[in-house]
Amino acid sequence: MPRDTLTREQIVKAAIELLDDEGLEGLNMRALGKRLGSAATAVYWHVGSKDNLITLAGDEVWHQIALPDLATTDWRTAATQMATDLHTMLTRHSWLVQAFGSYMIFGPGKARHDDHGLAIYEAAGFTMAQADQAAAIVFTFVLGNALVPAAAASFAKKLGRDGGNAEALMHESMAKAHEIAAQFPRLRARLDTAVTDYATAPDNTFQFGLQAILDGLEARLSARVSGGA
Amino acid sequence: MPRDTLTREQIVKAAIELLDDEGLEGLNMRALGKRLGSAATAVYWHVGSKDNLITLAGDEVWHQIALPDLATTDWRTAATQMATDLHTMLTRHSWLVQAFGSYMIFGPGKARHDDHGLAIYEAAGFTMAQADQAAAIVFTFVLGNALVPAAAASFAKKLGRDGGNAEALMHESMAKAHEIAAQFPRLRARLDTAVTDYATAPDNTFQFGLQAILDGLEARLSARVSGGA
DNA sequence: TTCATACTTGAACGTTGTGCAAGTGGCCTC
DNA sequence: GAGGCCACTTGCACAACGTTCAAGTATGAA
Repeated sequence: MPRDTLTREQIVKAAIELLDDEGLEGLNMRALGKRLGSAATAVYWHVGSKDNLITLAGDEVWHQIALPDLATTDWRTAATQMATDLHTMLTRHSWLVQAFGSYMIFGPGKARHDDHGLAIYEAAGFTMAQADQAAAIVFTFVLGNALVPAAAASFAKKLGRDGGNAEALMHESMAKAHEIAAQFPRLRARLDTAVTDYATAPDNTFQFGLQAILDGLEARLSARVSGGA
Repeated sequence: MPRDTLTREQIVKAAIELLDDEGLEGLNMRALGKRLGSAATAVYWHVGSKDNLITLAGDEVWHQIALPDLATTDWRTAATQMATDLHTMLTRHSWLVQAFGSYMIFGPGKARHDDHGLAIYEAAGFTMAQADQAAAIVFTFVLGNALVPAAAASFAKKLGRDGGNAEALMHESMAKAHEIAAQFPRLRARLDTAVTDYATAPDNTFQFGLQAILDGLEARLSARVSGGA
């Protein structure tokens, strides 16, 4: 067998593919080894541990997010674009939000992203401390928004792995949730409309919330900048 | 041995304690059995599976959140209070945010909480669809805000479990993160101030962001209510 | 040709969630 | 009070997982 069949980039790429296909709990070293055509243990020489591999995979995703050019884009548009890009990225790789809670995901990719986020709010005229807060608020909002669909996707995958019939199990879970919600007046009232609303425009709430947040930040921060206290 | 030594409530209570002490990855059925003074497998008769146990534990936490009285509290205060309560709860039980990404956590406790959330925004005069969006936006913001410290806590616990010397490992990780951040101008600039800022008032950003969001929601939603389109 | 180095491999260990058959004790019925 | 049913408990076992380790194997350098 020739040398250098396995590289770190190759492994990370395969890991991301596997994570996208099977979810966070579907990634295990033996499956990854099979996908790479090598022994499971060969991976360890290149990445050290599963934890580290996930950190690397997560950071690679952050690396792929485009950064808006602040010379040609006003800050509000840039902020919207960056938040939206991150949101779609986290939605596409739904394992990343989950991993964010259990692994320490911070590397060059995320640092690059964070840095540009700060740049946007500084370009808007905010002080460093204000930019810091603004970036943190928008980031956590995106994170939280991605967490709910990620949970749903993860749950659906789990059902698919356990028994054969994922559809039936999912239907059963939905029915149980429906039954619980029906005992509360406001939840019961929206049981019918919620599904169709979401189907019509899933990203509506995210965009609406994001703009509302930027509105609020703009008003509050500029008030502090110009006025006192 | 007497009958009924073990009850579902007892198990859930012990599980929450164990989760608070050891984190999400520290919860395993054998440790739980030991804490309860029974065999690990005895738990299965009462809760079915680990997944279900975590769902029950999570919902129990939601049950413990107080709901503001809308007859004596204006909506804005009520919204702030509920969001803040949820935030402190998620911070206290940091495993819950992580579990939220991997398990389907929805039961009577969360339903009760969700329902009251909708009530707040309907009391503010929003339509049902608007209240829906507002509640979702605030909820996801709280969720995202809790996720970052949860990740940090989980990471610290993991270091403590692996090797003996958690302090040294943590210091090493911080140094590595520091080194990466130093390569980006804005991150480098705030490396020194960030820690002291956070130490001074950790909840500042959360409260500030929450109020900014409520500002934005209020402005945007009331504009839609009174004006057109 | 020889050797060291970089990389790979399969066997193995400890931990985990969980199924299963065999218990065990309290309560009901006669 | 005797017997039996049933709720509940237990220990054993298995498969899947992350990871370690000693033993390989191919490749470039000498």
